[in-house]
Formats: sequence, structure tokens, C-alpha cells
Amino acid sequence: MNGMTMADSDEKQEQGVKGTQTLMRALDIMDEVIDGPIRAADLARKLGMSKTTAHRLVQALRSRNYLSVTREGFALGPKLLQLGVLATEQIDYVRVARPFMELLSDRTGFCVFVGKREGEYSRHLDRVTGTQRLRVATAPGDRRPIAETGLGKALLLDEDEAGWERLYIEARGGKPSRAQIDAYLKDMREHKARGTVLHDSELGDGVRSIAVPIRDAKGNICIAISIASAAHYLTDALRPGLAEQVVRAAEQISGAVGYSGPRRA
Amino acid sequence: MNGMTMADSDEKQEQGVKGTQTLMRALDIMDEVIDGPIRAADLARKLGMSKTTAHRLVQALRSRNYLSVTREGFALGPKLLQLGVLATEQIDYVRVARPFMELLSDRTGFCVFVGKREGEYSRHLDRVTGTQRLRVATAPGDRRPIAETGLGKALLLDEDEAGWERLYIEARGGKPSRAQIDAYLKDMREHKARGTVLHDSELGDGVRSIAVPIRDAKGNICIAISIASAAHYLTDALRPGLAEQVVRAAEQISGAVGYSGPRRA
DNA sequence: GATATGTTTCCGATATATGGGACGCGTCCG
DNA sequence: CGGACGCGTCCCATATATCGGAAACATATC
Repeated sequence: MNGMTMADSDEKQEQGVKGTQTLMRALDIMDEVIDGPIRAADLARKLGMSKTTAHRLVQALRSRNYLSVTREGFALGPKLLQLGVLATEQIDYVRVARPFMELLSDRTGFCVFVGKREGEYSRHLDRVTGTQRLRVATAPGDRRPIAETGLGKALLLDEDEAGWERLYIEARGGKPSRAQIDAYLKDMREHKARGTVLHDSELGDGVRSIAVPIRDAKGNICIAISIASAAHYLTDALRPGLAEQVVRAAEQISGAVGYSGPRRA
Repeated sequence: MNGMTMADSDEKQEQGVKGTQTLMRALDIMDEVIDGPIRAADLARKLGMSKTTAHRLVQALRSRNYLSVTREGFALGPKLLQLGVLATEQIDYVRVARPFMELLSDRTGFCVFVGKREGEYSRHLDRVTGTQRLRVATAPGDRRPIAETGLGKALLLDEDEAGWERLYIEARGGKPSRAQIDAYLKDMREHKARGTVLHDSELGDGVRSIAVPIRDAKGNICIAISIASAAHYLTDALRPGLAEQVVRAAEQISGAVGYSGPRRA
């Protein structure tokens, strides 16, 4: 159809590893099949390979159960179910997140944290200390009531309001006033709508943070990332721009652990 | 170092598709990585390929996020999380099961059914009519109380006893006697221990069935398969051999939808 | 039954993957 | 401290595994 004939003119810059054309093409096929069942002939057209090649690769993938045959063409195969489940067990969120945390720290200069939920607590898993003189003391391994940290709030964004209220009361130990609870809920609603948590420590130590949830392949919040510093540095003026960067980092990490958007079209 | 040199003795008979050595080797690597993080050099040894080749393939897979690098070697990558989830949505249990149902029907001559659970009911999804004159009337789409069919019982094997009792009572509409309930529970315990459901219809129509659950990649029972016929054909003498065959079919289907055994070693 | 679209097989030329070997690096050990 | 070892990385000549054309076959469309 198009001038695909010979003129692949410039190289694809994403070739990456040389000597793997076959593999790469096969994986290209997998990527196409992600979008739903597709016919071998269509694959050949879309990927600019001969019908023969498409057919050969597709058969190979099917013989290994990476693809399955359906009435409407080839679909993702059962082997992927197995691999998916096993990958879940092998994935190390911290290791995946590391490089992105470092990048974020480099670009902002702030301390970066990731943490996960442990029941009513949030557990800090990893930290990248920024370039700033003033450091936030929280160390990996620390556990704090989930409702009272920025990271924790981010982990709670999918929770319902009853959950927020319950966890807030628990975190408060004593019994907060109705007004306090309502203020907290209002706060959380805003965070949720924005997808970003802007947090000022209630301990009066002037620590501020910006936290964003990270979602796994199933769309659930699995960990959260945050940057934190003294309010003196993390000023209101800077917040929007920084929030933007944290969100971007969170999106990249989400992608790297298999998240593929709110809902596949 | 070891006698790996040349003596890979017999070829793999499962080469299947020709002209895909690279792909096949890459997928062999994936299969090795399934067993846990592994070093590139070990892959080369285990799979009888040169270090160079192993390295090249591994890099290619990593560049596509099918593998990730960890301290202890290469592990399953985030892309598999994404593919796993999407495969779940694309998998069509009925289509996967079809060929196995036909095989089972051919070999036994009986009617074969598959069905899934719908709350307190079991829904018959597909049927392969056997060669026998006498046919079981249940058609795809039919819904029966889950506790009163063989297929349904197989779907319940993972349920706890309280669940069994509740569903049995519901199925009975009226209130069964304590003795009836206990008999039912005893029955279910036996089915569960055996992994196979031997069912005689309580309607007095002389219909018998043998049902076995099918498990998905997570190990959960997702559908069940059964053969059914008149007790006149499906005699006590035949039962053990037939049960064996149904179990084998169920195992194959389970494998085809990603189940990888009770628990990976 | 004729046309169109997709699937499968076969085969020779050549682009492509292969493995030997070398290098740098970190670690273990005497 | 120096040497041996294991691992990841790179280069390159070579063998061969891979590619695509063509055509038989299968199925859908009209």
C-alpha cells in the first residue's frame, strides 16, 4: 500500500540490540495483539513484513502459547497468564522505582521517598536524599500511621470516605472533633480529584511533601512516591511545577510496573 | 567445563515452526527465568548457547521490558504484568476448552459440558454432544442451582463447609433435614479429597455425571468440565476409568489457561 | 460458481544471527 | 598485593537461519 517497499531509509533508533530482528519482530507482533485480536495478514501490513514472515512468527508464538487463535484472529495466549502471575511475585517495586526516584531527585533537588501500605500504616521502602542541606529524617523502614503522612494519603486515594474517616481517627489516637474530621475529608477529596497529595506535616515541624500514587498492572495503588522538604524550600510558588514532575515520575513508574492507563480502550 | 560441549544428544522434537531459532531461544530463556532470577552466563550453559547469544537475547528482551535486571540476575519484567492482565481479558475459556471437550467426547462417547459459577447458580457454557443415542438435555445457557449439579459441585470444591451448607439449603428451597445436610457435606468432602465429583441426579431421572474443576493462572477454579449420561451407560464399573480421563482433560485445559500446578516449587 | 481475502507450504539468495575471542571490571583467595 | 576466576560487554568473519516471492489451498462474499 504505502512506500514501505525498500525505503526504510533511516534506521529505527529504537533498534537497541543488534542481531535480534526475529525476536524484535515477534515482540512487535505481541504489541499489536495487545490491542485486541488481529489477523495475521493485518499484522503483516501494519508491521511492514511479508505475509510469510508474519505467519511464521505468529505460528511460532502460538506453538509456545504466547498467542492463541480465535475466530477474529490471534489473541494473547495462556502462557501470558502464567507469566503475568509469576512476574507479580518476582517484581521488586523498589528496584523498578529506583532510577526514576534518582531522576526526580536530580531534577528537583529534593528528597524522594517511596512507600507502601501496611494495613493502617505506611511503610517507607526507599529514599533518595536530595542535594539540599536540610534533609527529611524519615528513613527506609520507618512506619507511620497511614493517614498522617503525604505518602500515606496518596496510598489511600482509592479508599472510600468511611475508610478515610476511620483511619484518620485511628491515626489521631485521641478523638478528633467533627470539624477536624470534616476538614480532613475535604482535604482528601481535593487530593483525590487532583490525583496529587499536597501535605503539610501536622507536627509543626514545617515539613511539606507532595505525594502521588503508583498503580500496578491491575490499576490498584501499590506504592506511592513523594518528595519532601521544609516548607521554606518547598514553597507555594514551586508546588505546581514540582507536583507536575512528581506526577510524571509516578506515571513512568506505573508504566514500568505494567500499568496501562485507567481503562484500555 | 562439563560434558555440555557437543553432546546435546537428542534434538528437541518440539521445534515445531522452522525459521524461528532466535525467537525460540528467546522464549526458552523466558521459560528458564520463570523459575526465578538467573544469571546470563547460567542461561548460556543451561540452554547450550554461547555466552554471546544469551547475552544478546537477554538484552533484547530487557530492552522490551520482558525481563528486568536484579541483583541476582534476570527476572521476569514488567511488560509481562501488563500482558498478563490484558490476556485475562482476552482469554475465552470456552474457546480454549473446546478442543479438549471434543477430544474427551470422542474418546468416551459421552456428552461433555463446561460451565462456570454465577453466584448461587452454575451456568452451562458449552456442550459437545457425544455419540450416544441418549442425550442429556441440558443446553448451553442453562442455569441450575449450583449445589445440585455435578458441574456445580466441582465449581464449589474450594468453598468452605459453611458455604456448601448454605448453598445446599438454598438449592433445596425447602428445609432439608439435618441428616440430608450432613450427607451432602460428607459427599462433598469426598469429592474434594478425590478432586473429582461423582454425581447422581436427585431428580430420579437416572442422570449421572463426573465433573472436575479447571483452574486459572492464579489457581482459582474458573470453570468446570463434566461428562454426563444415563446411569445405564455410565456404570459404576466404568466410572474410575472415565474419571481418570475427565481429570486429564481438566488438567490439560487448566494448563492451557495458565495454571502452573498447586504451587510453584 | 466466480472473486476476493486469508492461510499455508516450498525454496533459493542473502541479510542476519552466531560463537570465538578479547577486554574491563569486580571478587575471591592465597 | 598479585593472580585467577566469573561475569558482562564488544567486535567481526563466517555459516546459516531467515526472508519474501510465488503458488497451492482454504474460506468467506456475492
